[in-house]
Parts: sequence; C-alpha cells; structure tokens
Amino acid sequence: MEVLLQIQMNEKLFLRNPEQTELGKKIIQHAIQLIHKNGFEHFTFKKLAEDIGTTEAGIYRYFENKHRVLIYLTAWYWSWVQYNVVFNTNNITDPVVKLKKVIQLLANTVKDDDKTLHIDEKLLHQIIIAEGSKAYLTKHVSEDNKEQLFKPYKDLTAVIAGFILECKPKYKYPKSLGSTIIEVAHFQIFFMHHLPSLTDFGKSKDESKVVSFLEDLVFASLRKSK
Amino acid sequence: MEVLLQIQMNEKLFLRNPEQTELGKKIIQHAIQLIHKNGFEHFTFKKLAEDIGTTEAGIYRYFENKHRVLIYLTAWYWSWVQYNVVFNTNNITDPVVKLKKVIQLLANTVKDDDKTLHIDEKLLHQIIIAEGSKAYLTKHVSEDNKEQLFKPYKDLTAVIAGFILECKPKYKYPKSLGSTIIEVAHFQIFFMHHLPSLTDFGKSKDESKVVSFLEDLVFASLRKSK
DNA sequence: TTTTAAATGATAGTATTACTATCATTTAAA
DNA sequence: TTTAAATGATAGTAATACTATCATTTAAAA
Repeated sequence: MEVLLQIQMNEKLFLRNPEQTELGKKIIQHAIQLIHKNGFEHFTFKKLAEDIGTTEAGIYRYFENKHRVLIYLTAWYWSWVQYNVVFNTNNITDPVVKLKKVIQLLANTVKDDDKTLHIDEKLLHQIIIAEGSKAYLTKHVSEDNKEQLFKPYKDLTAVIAGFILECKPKYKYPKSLGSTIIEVAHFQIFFMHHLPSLTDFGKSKDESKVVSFLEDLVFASLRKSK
Repeated sequence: MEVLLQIQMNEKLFLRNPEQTELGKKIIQHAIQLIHKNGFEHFTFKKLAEDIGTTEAGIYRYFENKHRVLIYLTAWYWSWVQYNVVFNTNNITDPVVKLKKVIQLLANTVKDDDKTLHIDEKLLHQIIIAEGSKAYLTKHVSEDNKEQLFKPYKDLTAVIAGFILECKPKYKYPKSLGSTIIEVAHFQIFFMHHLPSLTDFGKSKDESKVVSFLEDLVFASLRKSK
C-alpha cells in the first residue's frame, strides 16, 4: 500500500504555501539540510537560495523571514508527531501503554518517513531537539501565539495530557506533565550527546535510557497509590 | 553586616575581566538591561555601547561577541544560584528539605541581591528563563564545553544530584533528574506566562504552583516505596 | 614625580545579513 | 490563445558583526 501524507498547515505560517509548488518543496527540503548542517544562527536565505539554485527574493515570496521557516518546521514536526501518536495508539485501551508509546516516539531516533517525499524526518527530529525551543523563546512569542503558530505543539500536549488523565483522573498537572515529557525527552537527548555530565547516560549515548528515565519519572507520578 | 559577593569567573569567558573595571561592570549591568528589554536576538554591541556611552570597540575589548556575553551571564547566574543553594541548605540534614529549597530557589521570583552591586538578579533570572538555553543550543557547544564555559551549570546539577542520592541512594538517574529540575522550573515558568495552555497554572500565573508541580514530580520519583 | 604602560575614546572601514523593489521571462491555468 | 501567476535576475539599503588604527586619558611602576 502506498500512501502519501500531507499535513495541513496554518496559512499564517507562510506567505505562499510551500507544499504546493516544486520550489516551495525544495525550500523546505534544503532548509532542513542547511539548518541541520550549519545551525539556525548560520542559516541564511542567501545560502538557502544558492543551495537550491534560486535567488533570495524567491525565498522571501514563501517566508517572511528565517524565523518563520523555523516555526513552520516545528509546527510541521509536531503535527507529524501527533499523527504518529494517534496512529500508534489507535485501538490501544491501556493508557499506560499509550503513554509509553508517546515517550518512545519522542525520545527514539526517528527514521525517514516514506510517506512524505521532501521532508527528512530524521534530520528534522535532530533540528527540533537542538533548535526547536528557539521558535518560541522570543520577545514576540505572544503575538506569534495569537496567530496560532504553536497550535500543533499545544495540541500534542493536550493529547498527552488526555492519556495522563486516563491513567490517573485525579492527577493535578496533566498539561504540565505533558509539556514536561516533550521537553525533557529532547533536552536529555541533547545533553546526552553534548553535555553528558548533565545526564546519567553520557557514555552509552543510548536513547533507550532516556526512555527508561522518562518512564520512571512519569509513572512514579501517576501511580495509583497516592 | 555588609558583605559583598564576588564570583570568580572562568578566564576563558571574556577577553578582559569585566568585574575589574568600571567600564566592565557597566557592560554587564547594561547588557542585562538590554537583553531583558529587547531579547537576545535584538541585542547588539552597538546598542550596548550607545547605552553606556562608549563605543563598539570598547565592548569588543571585553567580550569576543554577544554570544560570549550570554554565556558569561548564564555562568554567573548558575554560580550565584549554587552559592544560594549551598548557603540556604547549610546545616540542614534532611535531604528532602534541601531539595525543596532547591526547587524554591529555582522557580520563585528572585529579588535583587544587595551583595552584588552592578547585577540585577531579578532581571537576570528572567533572562536565563527566556534566553539561557541559547547559550548551549549551538553548533559549537562541544568546543565551548571543552573550555569549561558551562561548568557552573554542571556543578549545580552535581550538587542537586547529590541531594537526590541522599534522598534515595539507589536512584538511577540523579544527574538527569537534577538537570530536569533546573530546566523544568524555567520552561514551566516561561510557558505559564507566554504559552499558558502548556501548563496547568496559566490563569493564576502563580509561581508557587510550579513549585508544587515540581515537588510532586520529584518526590514521587524518590519515594522509598520503590 | 616622572616614566611607562594599560585602558579608553574616536573614527574608519569591510563583509555579511536581512531585507525591499523592479522588471523581464517562463510556466501554467482560463 | 490570452492572461495571470510564478520565477529569475538584478539592484539597492540599512543594520549587523566585526577589525584596525591612532590619539588621549588614566593609573601603576620606577
């Protein structure tokens, strides 16, 4: 069975929808490669244009600025993760199993998804780990939030919060624990690779240990005992 | 009793020690104000120089670039937090009480410390929440780490990890839980103010609820039962 | 107290970044 | 086949992130 996955993106994320043209898809594809290679700070529309074989002006027709590209990529990523969470937890009734699945999807190495042709999810996952929080750590986060640019992140958090409440209906912090799972999964992986003494898995560089830590953390909080 | 606090900083953080001259102290003082006001992305040495009444070249004699200023400020901040942790937990034997103190110091509003004249800790705390992770989320994090630029952060994590092991000697993830406490304290406060639907304390904007969430999270993991 | 060096101020200059604008040309939809 | 939309090519500007030079002030050493 061959299916393609297309994620509907908020119109405010772009000036012209990059999914709808060849140039647009190239912009996304090469933006992922360049941000991954050089980091977001050294990513420029000039380099991107040269990489693709178009001009700066061409990129500016799709995105207002490079920060919007980052927001677009993070929004896309969180939508894709939510799709995977929903897909992988479908027909599972046990909320503990569902939460474990979520933790695995967040913390494990991603492999490129063949259902999206121009997006390399493995690279994108690494970008989100290292650059994702820069999307909202700005002075204009509230304006961006009013335009619903972070909706996919908030939706995913809500899904996870739902699973948490299924586990323990009286738990008082489902949303905070949801966003904590997402954030901790990512920065523990980052620390493991780059600042290993901030973790207990520095030497092994084994993502499954981040999964174990998170499971320990989450299910201790959700035990019925208390 | 009037005492002044001076924190010994790693020589590699700067070109010329800003603590040792009037101009240097002004650079730190006004950098904090400007980053707080405009955000790190819009903070430039030109604006800083104008603010102080000196020239760009003057700033470059103290710091290689603006990223080093951010690293300096975060290093200073973590050293100061560790001083406060050590001071406030001195003579306390119960590790649970010590950990609670740590959580409060990390998550509560900071008031300006009179023992440091040119640094406004309240502003600095807010800067670290919103900009702190940009200090290490770079492509050159490993080189910076080799120069020990993140040592204060790692030291603080180690102190917290020590308290965690005092609580539960067999706990498997003391360092990861330590860095998690630090990070979660900060981004939950950020979310509470700017992306409230990612938390359970959006409406109240009450930092003590972040403290409650963190205590719940941490002490569930450290209960003797398991 | 003078000499010397260190720190600062003033100015200039460069390459890159982050855009905006214009117009010709190609491509695709009506 | 007309018309419009998308792209390419080029130019230009203000701001940013530096580096370099030299004169002047300030402070430490002789």
